[in-house]
Amino acid sequence: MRYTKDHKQTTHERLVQTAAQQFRARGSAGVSIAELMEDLQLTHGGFYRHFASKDDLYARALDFSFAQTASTMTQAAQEVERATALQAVIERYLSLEHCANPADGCPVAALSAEMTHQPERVRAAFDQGLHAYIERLAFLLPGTTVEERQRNALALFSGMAGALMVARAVTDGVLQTTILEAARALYTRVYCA
Amino acid sequence: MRYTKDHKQTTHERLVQTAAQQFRARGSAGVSIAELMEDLQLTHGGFYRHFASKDDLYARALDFSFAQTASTMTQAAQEVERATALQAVIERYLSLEHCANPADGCPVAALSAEMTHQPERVRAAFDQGLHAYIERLAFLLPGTTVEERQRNALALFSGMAGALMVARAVTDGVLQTTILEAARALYTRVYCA
DNA sequence: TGTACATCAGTGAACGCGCGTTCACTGATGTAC
DNA sequence: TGTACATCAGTGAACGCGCGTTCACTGATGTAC
Repeated sequence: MRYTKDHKQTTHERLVQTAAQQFRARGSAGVSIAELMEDLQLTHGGFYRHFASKDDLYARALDFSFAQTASTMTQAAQEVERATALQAVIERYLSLEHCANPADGCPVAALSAEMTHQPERVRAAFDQGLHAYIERLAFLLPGTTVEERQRNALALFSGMAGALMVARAVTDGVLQTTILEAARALYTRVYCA
Repeated sequence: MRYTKDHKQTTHERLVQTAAQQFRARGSAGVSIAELMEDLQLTHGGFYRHFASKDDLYARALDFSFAQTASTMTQAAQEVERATALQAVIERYLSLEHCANPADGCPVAALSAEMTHQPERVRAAFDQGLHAYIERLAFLLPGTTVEERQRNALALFSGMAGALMVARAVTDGVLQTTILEAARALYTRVYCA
């Protein structure tokens, strides 16, 4: 059957958003096309009217995830005064909420570990997404040049991603909180002095 | 055919060591029993004389990986004077060599991201391995109590794992070096003042 | 010391399963006249 | 305005493939007598 004018675009966007959640929650190997389509009340055959392959979808899902997380962090920064903006971002990033919801969280923490096993097309999307992510958030960091702020942003966000990832990995809730708090203390002390 | 007395133990150890390398290099989904056995010049059927399941092997491979990396880091600390021990460990951990060789490197950087998708048996091995790892390396960190040193070790090693993971994820060699250097500068400044 | 038997690490065919992808088909809507 | 046709998002059976796991079997060695 044929659908109204922008029906295809709507389906396309729903696919990217839902896939972006599933990839972050389960990793590439944990996402199946059939299951994804079923979640959108569709059958698996129609998938290829929207994407050339699973990798193609993964690449688009990475774009979405980076943009979504950058927006979330920018928003956290804007909700407070300028002087405490970075502190607010650190607290948001290393919050129990972010830890408990990888599906809507930072793709660096959730997916960068598996980039080494991905094909070129996916890795290119990650490279570009990370680059834009760091560029958008570097203004938060101290530094006298753009390059210095970006280097600081790389050190901070890779470090926070590591802490978030390890906190998610452990099964003991107490240890989880300890890791998040230790990292929060560290990065706040270093960058929000 | 039957083999000499300690033949089974030797095969068992070779399996754990080779699997530990392959899991760290490719992740759980990237390792196949048949391929692993072939690499040891064996056929896949014999695997189950040694392990109850692939997960069972994964758990043992995690044990091995944590112990191996803890030893590597301890050794790096012992090669220099006490005052510079932590600096040496940071430099070793964030070296281009460690970055280029995940197969022989830290399981936190390589595998903690996929722990959320693993069964209990595997996650328990990770929990225990991480705990022992942090206990063994906490002596390097500043702090007046054991707990404080362990919190510092958690913040440092999760942060370094994140930096190593992101450096491995990007395809641009220059950016890779930038990330490692920025993280090295950060953690050296904070903990080796 | 010599012989018969038990052991068990390793072999390789076979299993069921879920996966990504393909393809002939459907049928409501947009378009051309 | 009414009609015939083209379009194409979505359907669902089918494909080949690799996977983890099972199991009847092999045969060199250790052990019992």
